[in-house]
Amino acid sequence: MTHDTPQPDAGTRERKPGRPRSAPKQHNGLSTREEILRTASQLFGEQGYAKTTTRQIAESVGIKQSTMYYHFADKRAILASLLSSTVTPALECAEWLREQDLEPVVRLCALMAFDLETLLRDRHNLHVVYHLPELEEDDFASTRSAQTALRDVYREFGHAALTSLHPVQEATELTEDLDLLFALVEASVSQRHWGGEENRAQYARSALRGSLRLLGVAGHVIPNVVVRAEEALTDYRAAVGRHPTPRRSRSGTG
Amino acid sequence: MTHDTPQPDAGTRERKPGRPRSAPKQHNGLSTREEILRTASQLFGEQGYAKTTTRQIAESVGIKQSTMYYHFADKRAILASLLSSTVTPALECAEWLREQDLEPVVRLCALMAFDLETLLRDRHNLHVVYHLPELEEDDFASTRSAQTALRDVYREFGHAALTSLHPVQEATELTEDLDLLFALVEASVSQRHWGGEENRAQYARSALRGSLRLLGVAGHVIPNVVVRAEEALTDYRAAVGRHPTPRRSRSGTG
DNA sequence: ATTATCTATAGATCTATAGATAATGC
DNA sequence: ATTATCTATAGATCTATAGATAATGC
Repeated sequence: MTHDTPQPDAGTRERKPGRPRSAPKQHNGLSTREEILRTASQLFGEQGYAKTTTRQIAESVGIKQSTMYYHFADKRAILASLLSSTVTPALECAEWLREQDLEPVVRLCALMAFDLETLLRDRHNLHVVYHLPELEEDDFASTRSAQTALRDVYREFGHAALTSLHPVQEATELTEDLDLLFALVEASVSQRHWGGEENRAQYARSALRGSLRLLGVAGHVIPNVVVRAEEALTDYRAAVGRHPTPRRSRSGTG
Repeated sequence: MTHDTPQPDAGTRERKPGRPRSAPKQHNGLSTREEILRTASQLFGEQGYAKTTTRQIAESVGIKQSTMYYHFADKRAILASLLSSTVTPALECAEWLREQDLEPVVRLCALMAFDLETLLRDRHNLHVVYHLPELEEDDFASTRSAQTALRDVYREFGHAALTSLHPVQEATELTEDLDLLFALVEASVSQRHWGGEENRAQYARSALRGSLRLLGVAGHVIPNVVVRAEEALTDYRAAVGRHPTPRRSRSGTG
């Protein structure tokens, strides 16, 4: 082995135990497990779950195919892990929001904003996976029920918002179309078909505005609601201690 | 009607040439090619494209795996055929609508109604395929461009509708969120996660109403617009000679 | 000793092709 | 002769396991 290429980054940090990779690791602060998840997320999104092979994931990470099985029981365990990492945060955020003293519309709007951000963030196109049929199977029952729970929260928050905004009869009418909100958020998933990153952020804003309009919020009030929702989210992130992290460290996945 | 005869249906029709299937064919009026398409549509929708094997499709149809290659060059040719059969009709409908003397909102609404109906009809969950990553590849370039073309028609019709409904400034504002309409239609795809058939039809109605609300159509006018759109569609179907056909077989141009 | 990786491979697919076969129709 | 199917199979995967190996840490 030739040592003339200097180790890129690992200087400060002690080497960890374990046989070294044959392809020297780009030390990017991620554990191998996290690297696998990140890469798999991207590949599943780009190619679909079934079409993505364990070898592809491994090679992108820079390990051998079999090494993945040291970190995950099998291929679906990777998918399961990824999925729970998108839905669970939204549910946690929802719980927090529920306890805050917020106007119902703002609460709902904040949840949607959070959800959209999660979906459109760097876990690239994992969203596609959302639609993935393999989710029907039993292994993913927990993921699935979490997803259902989230939709129920949308309904609950949405219903509260409508009740607070409109007289009973009109609120009831609008309730029928409440699932459209969830649909708009989920549809963010498809946006990658239409363009690049910036396009998505724009979609997120559109979806928020549109959702509020669907709730019957008057046009001139909408910006205000959005702003207050963003404030609530800022509070949430402060409370949880997790910052938005616009684009911290790049991954050198080639 | 109750049949006590073992041969279900094939009595009246002359047998066609070709070696008979080992599993006797349920004579349902579909050509083998159509049977393959229908079955593949269902399986792709349920399991995804990559996960569905040619053997599964064949066995569901009642032929041997290799026989499929008599009807289609390869597996992706099946997918390509299915996709073009969902987008193409919508584009044709759009062309027809464009030439009609219709109020812009009605025209747009009619297109959406048609599209929703196609997506939610018996080609079960093919919609999932819509999101499928394999579509990125070159073989599907034509399908992809058709999809883009359809979205552009949405934008065009949507823009016309907004211009006809609102003063310039407001119309411009609403234009930004125009892609939400397409998103709502595409999201119909995900509805299968939430429930059965009836649920979907309800979603279609919701999506229509919601879209009109997003366009800034006053609530009390919405039912009227929907009705006129439906009328336009009825005219279209009469013109093309294709009826809604709740669950009939279509003319097979194999 | 423990951790994380590697090499090698069994076993299980799955796609697509080659060539035989059984009908109808001329 | 033509059509549509069948049988058989090559070749190309892909997942997951077994067991060796190279680091660190005690």
